[in-house]
Amino acid sequence: MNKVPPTRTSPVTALDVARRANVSRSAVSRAFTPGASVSESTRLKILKAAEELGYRVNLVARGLNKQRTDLVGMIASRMDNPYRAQQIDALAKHLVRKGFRPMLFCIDEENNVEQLLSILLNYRVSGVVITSDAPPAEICAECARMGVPLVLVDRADDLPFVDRINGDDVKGGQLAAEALMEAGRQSFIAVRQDSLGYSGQVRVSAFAERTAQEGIKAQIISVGQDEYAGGAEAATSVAEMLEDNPGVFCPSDTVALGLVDTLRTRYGVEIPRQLGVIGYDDIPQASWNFARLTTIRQSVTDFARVTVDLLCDRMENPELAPRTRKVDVHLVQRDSA
Amino acid sequence: MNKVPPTRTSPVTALDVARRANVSRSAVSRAFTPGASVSESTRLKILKAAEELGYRVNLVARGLNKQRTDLVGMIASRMDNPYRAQQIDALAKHLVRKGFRPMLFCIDEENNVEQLLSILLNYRVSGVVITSDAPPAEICAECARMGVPLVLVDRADDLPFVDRINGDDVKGGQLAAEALMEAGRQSFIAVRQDSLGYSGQVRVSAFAERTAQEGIKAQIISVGQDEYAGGAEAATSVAEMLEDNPGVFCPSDTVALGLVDTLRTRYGVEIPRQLGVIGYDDIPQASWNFARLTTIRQSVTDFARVTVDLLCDRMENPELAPRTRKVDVHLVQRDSA
DNA sequence: GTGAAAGCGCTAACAC
DNA sequence: GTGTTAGCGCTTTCAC
Repeated sequence: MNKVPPTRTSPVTALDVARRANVSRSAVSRAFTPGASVSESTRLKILKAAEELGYRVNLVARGLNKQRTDLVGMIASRMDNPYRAQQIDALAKHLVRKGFRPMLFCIDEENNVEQLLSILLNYRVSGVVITSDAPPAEICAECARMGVPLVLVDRADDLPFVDRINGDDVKGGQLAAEALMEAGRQSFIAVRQDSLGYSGQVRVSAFAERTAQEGIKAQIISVGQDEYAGGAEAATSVAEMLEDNPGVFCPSDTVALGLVDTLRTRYGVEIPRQLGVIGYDDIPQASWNFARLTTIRQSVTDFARVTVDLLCDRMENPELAPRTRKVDVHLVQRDSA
Repeated sequence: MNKVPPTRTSPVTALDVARRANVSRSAVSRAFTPGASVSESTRLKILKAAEELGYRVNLVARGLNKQRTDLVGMIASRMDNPYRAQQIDALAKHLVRKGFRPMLFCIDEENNVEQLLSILLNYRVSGVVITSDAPPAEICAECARMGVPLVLVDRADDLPFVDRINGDDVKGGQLAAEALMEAGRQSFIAVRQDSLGYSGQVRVSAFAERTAQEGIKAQIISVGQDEYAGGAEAATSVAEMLEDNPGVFCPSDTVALGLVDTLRTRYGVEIPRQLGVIGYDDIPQASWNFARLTTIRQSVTDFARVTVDLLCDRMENPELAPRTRKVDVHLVQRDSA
């Protein structure tokens, strides 16, 4: 099966193609530039020569010349969160569809947002999307100075010079409260889980405010860092509040799943008979049989589309005032509430 | 909070820094090249000037010049599979750690491996890792010709010029069979799910061969494309084979989870009393309470490390014969078997 | 150790 | 429509 390795041919450039096709190298360049003015006949001649030589445009060289690479950085964290993984997947696909080339940097102990963003800037990327922690303000300013659009996903509204995209967390929290109230729950609990950051806070607050409107104060349970384990942790408290027929809101499906799963297996609680649970995101696992989780869905493809729009707008017009765009959410009714 | 946007400064180049520091631009270049010969004093002087001007090396220009960009392409599919997402995460992190810059392309309806690989080649990437379908042989040859190392993850051994990395699927299948036998199961079933591709096949075959060694023929159940749904589908058949005290092997945790979950909720089956189930990969969901899935674990960080090693080796020595490296696997004993 | 000059492969005025 | 020329910003011999 393994033939001899092909001899490494010396890299073939536009000049090689030009010579072979008996044209100038600019003609070659034009032949590979959509919408440039070349006669069809020479274009074909050039394409043929290129084909024979195995020529491919060097996008690095083109990038240097055009001062734009079409590279777009994505800075992510917590890819073990299924929703985040889906977001990245959808974003990467949509970027490619729009002619960009996604780079993926994941935060970890050794590399923080700032360092990664700095590398991206050195590559003269056409834009950056950040789904992890927000970067320091000063480097945002530097992006602005360099004309590199920055989009923050699900982050607070406190950074200058950048565009933001969020799910409609307020509506989401409200929908959750309303669904639980309509299901006839008498008391309300929200689980606060810190790794969710800004969005989680907003969702929980909106939930609590909505129940307060009906005169019922929601209890807040705070739990630790890991999402599923956090839900499991919350189960201990929730198990003791069952007599009030509670409705529980978790600002993330994984937290909700940890809660539901633990409540049933460890405490023999029946859902939705004894309590209702609502999650957030509608990850694939939410529909699994053991949970059949009612949840608030936000579409990752909407996110991707809007994010790329934001990027493109700002490339065309860097002077635009910073914008925040919201993605709609809706309730997905299953059996847990 | 929103100050006025900083005026877009014209891009500052090495020449600007050079003038400001009263040196030549080659000095500036050296100052930013680790291990170049510059006196400490001028280096400092240059760094200071660069700092003041807000200079950052243009990696695109450097890439053009050095004929290598340190960009490494990752071509992935099915990021909704948690294991794949973890693999990408681990790989991206390790690449950065080693000084590379990961690009992420996800296969979809509009973009197949070949097209995406072709784009990558145009960026003169330093290497490509493919965790999705294998690309056509001819483009592999082209990578070889261009001196771009290619690593295939979990793919069959049928492509020339490329390196491969696999989990030890044979050992994994055997371990599963042995664990089930030790648990006293009397009959054996393996679920075949096609989206798993090559690795899935090998695992199932190894499982069947191992039970055959003990004189018991394993039954194979073939199911549809979606992993969890495939497991649920298998549940229907498995539910009718319970009297034989079966041990079931699923070559992916998500399939196993679909099976376990459906068996319990739809058929009231008790696990492990009535049957044993073993999955593969040890994704986070495998340890969730509803399943407590016994599974075969393969470390994503091992994968990442070996993959990058493979890449680096071949960059240093492109003439190397194609290699296949195996990552070890082991049994994670939980409650489902 | 430092500077001058050449060149990486491409695009974009500008002439013709 | 096509060729000529001049860079894009960097690294790298090669002298000194």
